[in-house]
Amino acid sequence: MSEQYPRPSVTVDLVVFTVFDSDLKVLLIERGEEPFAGSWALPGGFVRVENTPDSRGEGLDAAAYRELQEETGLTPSQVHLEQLCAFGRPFRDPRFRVSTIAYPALVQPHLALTAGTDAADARWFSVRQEVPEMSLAFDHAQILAAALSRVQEQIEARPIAFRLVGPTFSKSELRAVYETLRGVPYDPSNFARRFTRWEREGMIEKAPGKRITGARRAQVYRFRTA
Amino acid sequence: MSEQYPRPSVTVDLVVFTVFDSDLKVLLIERGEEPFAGSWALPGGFVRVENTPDSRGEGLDAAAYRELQEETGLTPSQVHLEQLCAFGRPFRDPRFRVSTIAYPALVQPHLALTAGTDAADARWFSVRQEVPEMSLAFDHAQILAAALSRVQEQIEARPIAFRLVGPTFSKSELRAVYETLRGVPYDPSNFARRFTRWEREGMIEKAPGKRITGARRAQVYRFRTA
DNA sequence: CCAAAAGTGTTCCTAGTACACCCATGT
DNA sequence: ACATGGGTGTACTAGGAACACTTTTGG
Repeated sequence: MSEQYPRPSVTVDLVVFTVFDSDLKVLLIERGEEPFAGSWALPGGFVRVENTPDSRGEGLDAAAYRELQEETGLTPSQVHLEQLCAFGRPFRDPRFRVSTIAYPALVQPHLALTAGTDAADARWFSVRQEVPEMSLAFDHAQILAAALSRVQEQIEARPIAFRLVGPTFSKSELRAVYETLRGVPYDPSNFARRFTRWEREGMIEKAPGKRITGARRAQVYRFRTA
Repeated sequence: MSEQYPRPSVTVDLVVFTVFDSDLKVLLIERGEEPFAGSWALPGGFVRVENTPDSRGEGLDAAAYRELQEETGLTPSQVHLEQLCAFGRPFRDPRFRVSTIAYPALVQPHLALTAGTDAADARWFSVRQEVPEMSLAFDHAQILAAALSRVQEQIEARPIAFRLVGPTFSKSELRAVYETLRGVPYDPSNFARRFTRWEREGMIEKAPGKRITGARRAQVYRFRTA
């Protein structure tokens, strides 16, 4: 019967992005065990499976949120996870057959600073400066690349940028996020027009206070939760 | 060790769409065994996994193509598969823990007619007329809905419509595909402008022959493979 | 006064939308 | 002749790209 077929292990891997120091960062964990001991890898782990009559273990999303919390301390209310896709090359893990489900995530910079220091073996790496020089464990370089593409597409199509800025932000701060994530410059004027439209549409509203960045004070805004 | 954790079974499920009779169809298979014996389900099956030193079985994409061929006779050169995402609710299969990877696919109508009749228990169903009245096996209704959304997004963003028409087609035939897939009418004039742009950009070229649909003969086109 | 950053205005172009209209053909 | 479907033209609008310009502030 089908129950008797050999089964693959299934893991979830998190591609946790943030932006600080005007730079796109991804959270990596130094592996302590073989395989790839000493290499850096995406945070993640095995999906808990049971096959008892009353429990089957956790769903995929639940596993992703659990791993996120275990490895970064970030809670589901702080970070939104959305599945990217599955990776299942037979030899992607040298030990045995492991398929993994990738979950890109965006965390706000003020949460990121604590997240990266929670675990001693976790660190933020510059996606463009550092990661290309590294040799990530497993096929994690490929997963990271796929996750980045997905997020780059989505930020133009859906209001997800607010997950990469603090509670309030100026026009230029939000623009900087777009520029950092996409890796291309945005015309300040044209970005301001989009920004104004978002405000007109009720996605963004003025927040009290001004941002003092050096010269002229910038108006501060926040996203509307409603 | 991690190798000893209970593992989920992993399957691939295919959401094979086509368009004929001006109607969007999906291929379903009547289940012969429990669970859901007698119900209709998406074609699919277990990913073959081995854990011998020299073989690990097949990759996810390979499994999807194999199932496609087994259940419809369609070959990888005829149909393009692209992974959607994984579904892994713990109790989505009443027997035991099964996670599945969904693969939407588009097949050209002239290939669809043979595919649906290859297996006695396979049939094309109208996505909008018939499927909503049916109770699909497992969470296949949800998978189908997700696949449809994905394809509807993609057809506006990428040139994938040619996978739903025959080797040659008229403007209105292609427009009918868009209308059928999206479920909304397209202005013939505006669609013609997009069509002309595609021709200018080299995506489409004139093909010899005319289509005789009743009144005036329509120019016939084909997609450029280059 | 000048540099730097915030913010405004203008022009051009592409593409989507709505709608009016002409053309060729079989019945 | 006329209904039918193929095909063309026009006016309007939203929004992206490029770029010049003004305003506010600190040094």
